[in-house]
Amino acid sequence: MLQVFQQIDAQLRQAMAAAFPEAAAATADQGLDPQLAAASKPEFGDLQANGALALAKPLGQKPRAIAEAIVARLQADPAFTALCLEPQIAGPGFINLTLRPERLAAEVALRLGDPRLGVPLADGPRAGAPAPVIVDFSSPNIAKEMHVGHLRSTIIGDCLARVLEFRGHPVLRLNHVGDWGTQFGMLITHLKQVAPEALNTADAVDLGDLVAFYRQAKQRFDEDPAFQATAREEVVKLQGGDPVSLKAWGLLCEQSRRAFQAIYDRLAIQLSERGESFYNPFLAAVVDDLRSAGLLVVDEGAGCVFLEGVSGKEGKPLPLIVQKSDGGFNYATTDLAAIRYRFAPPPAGDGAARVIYVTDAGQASHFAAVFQVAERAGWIPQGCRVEHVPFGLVQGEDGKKLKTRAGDTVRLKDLLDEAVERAEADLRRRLADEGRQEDEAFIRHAATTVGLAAVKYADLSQNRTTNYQFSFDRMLALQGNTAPYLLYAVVRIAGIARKGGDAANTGTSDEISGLFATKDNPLSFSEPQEWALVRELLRFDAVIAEVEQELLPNRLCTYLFELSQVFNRFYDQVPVLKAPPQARSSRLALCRLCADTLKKGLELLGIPTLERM
RNA sequence: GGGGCUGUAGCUCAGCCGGAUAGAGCGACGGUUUCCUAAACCGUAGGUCGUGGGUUCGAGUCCCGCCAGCCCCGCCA
Repeated sequence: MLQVFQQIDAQLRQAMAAAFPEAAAATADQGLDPQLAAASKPEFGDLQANGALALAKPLGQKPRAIAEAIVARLQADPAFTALCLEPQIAGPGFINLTLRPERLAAEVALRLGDPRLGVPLADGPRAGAPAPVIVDFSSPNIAKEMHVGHLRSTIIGDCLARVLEFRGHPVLRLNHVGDWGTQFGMLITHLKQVAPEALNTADAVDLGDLVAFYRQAKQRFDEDPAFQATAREEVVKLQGGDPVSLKAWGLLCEQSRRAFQAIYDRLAIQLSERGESFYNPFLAAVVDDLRSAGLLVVDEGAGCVFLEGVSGKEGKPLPLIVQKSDGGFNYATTDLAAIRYRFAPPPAGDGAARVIYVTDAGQASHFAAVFQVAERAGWIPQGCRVEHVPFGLVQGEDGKKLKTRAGDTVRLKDLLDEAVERAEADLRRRLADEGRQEDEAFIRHAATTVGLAAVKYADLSQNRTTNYQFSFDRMLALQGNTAPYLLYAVVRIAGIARKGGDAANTGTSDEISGLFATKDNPLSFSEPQEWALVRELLRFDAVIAEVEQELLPNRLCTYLFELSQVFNRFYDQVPVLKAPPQARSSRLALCRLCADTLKKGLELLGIPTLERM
């Protein structure tokens, strides 16, 4: 309905300009803003224009009189009256608009069988190959297992990438794994002493042991200055390309990579690994560039760029350290090299138009600093965007950081296992209660789908920026704003299709549309529950556009939940298969579009659906 | 000390460019099944939107102060 919205917005602007030419001229090129928005309540119609209220003061007229003048112009516009019923002026001067029912039905017909469900492709670039959008997410560390801390970045990043792809952007999904830097110096130094075989033989120790070694190495690094010095030397060797260090490093990465991939496969997440090490060849050039740009200052032996507008203690500007006093580089250098590379035109870079970082909110000031330096260094081309998409911490139900009973970090694998186990236990209980018989393959498939969907949905449905309280009980709840509730709505529609709504099968857009409605026999709706569903279905394109702009997946979740609610009300109160023929085909059409919309929406969240559950 | 985020119903949370009587879900209480999966639907109760000012026709939303919680702040990422 975005298109209809834009048409009405233009008509309103025209009407306002005609009614108040002097005021419109005074706004220069923008014209008067009708402040068109979705109606805040169903009884106000479909859309409301609040612009008359804002004009009252500058025009020195009563807002209702202004609204009346605008409405008079609108009613004289045949293009407008073809779309809307007579506008109603309400309250202090709101203009309430109701779309003509036949227009709504026609919009539904347009979407039947349309694989894009009315969502337009993003505007193409002016010329040449479209510039990619980079989504940087997940980013676990080599030699560590993925844990609950990687959950949100992975799920949110994947969802945003899916939405951007659906809108037609070429998306580069990059896994900026921690495969470089001090941590490797620590680990390799430690392994040389305690498990040298791990450094030249693949899989000599298993991943769990490696994690333990890492922990020991970290502890020694913090406590033992001699070890610290050796570890730092090891980093320099590695970054300098020492073959022994490189070999060890390669083995460790390969082992971790396989473990990560198992998780990504399970969650159906596509991701290209391009770790920190990729940018190693560019680090020196980054510092050189900063030096020649006059941004580099050596302070206490470290290469720094002092930040503008950020002062630390005693009002002294805060530095971003890009070269350590031992000559080594750090993560800020790597992040700068990544920005420089990503925006640089091919073949020396990715030529990105927009770079999105999905990391926890704790890194906000780090990214602000890095972005500022990149900007001042001239690495972000005109018209390009670099954004940090922050998210809050995952907390336990006690409001503290999520831990296992033993107090350890929760491994992502264990978390997913538990969600699936709980979903399976739940399903088996239900089958027993209802006396249903299902084979093992069905049970396992349904439980896996529901369990993983619950984990993803619970995370995505929350506003990213706040901390997120993790609860298996809540996310697997069968009612409320949960994955099972949405999946069930899809299952209900699939049930209708199985029992006689055979028109809901595949076909081209025109064929499908023709099954439900023809010129002689258009879609027709009578019940309020049908109209509510129609209106909800037609919001999909606007919601997608909003998620693309705001990068807030919870907006899509809220929409899908509301759509499911409206559908369930419809399903409960309006018969479909037992309806008289004409109503039946229109209702089947609604079911079809509703299923397609829910499936597409869930797909964009990274959640597959079920036919039965 | 500086910076960021958060504060909305008993609990978990929505709330879009500032719009009409602040919304869900859970939990509580009460109803609904000869009918497409009741994993559903309908109803009731529940709010000084942390707090004090300001901006304006209008503020949960914007600005300033204060309080509380969490996070970040030179060679870890």
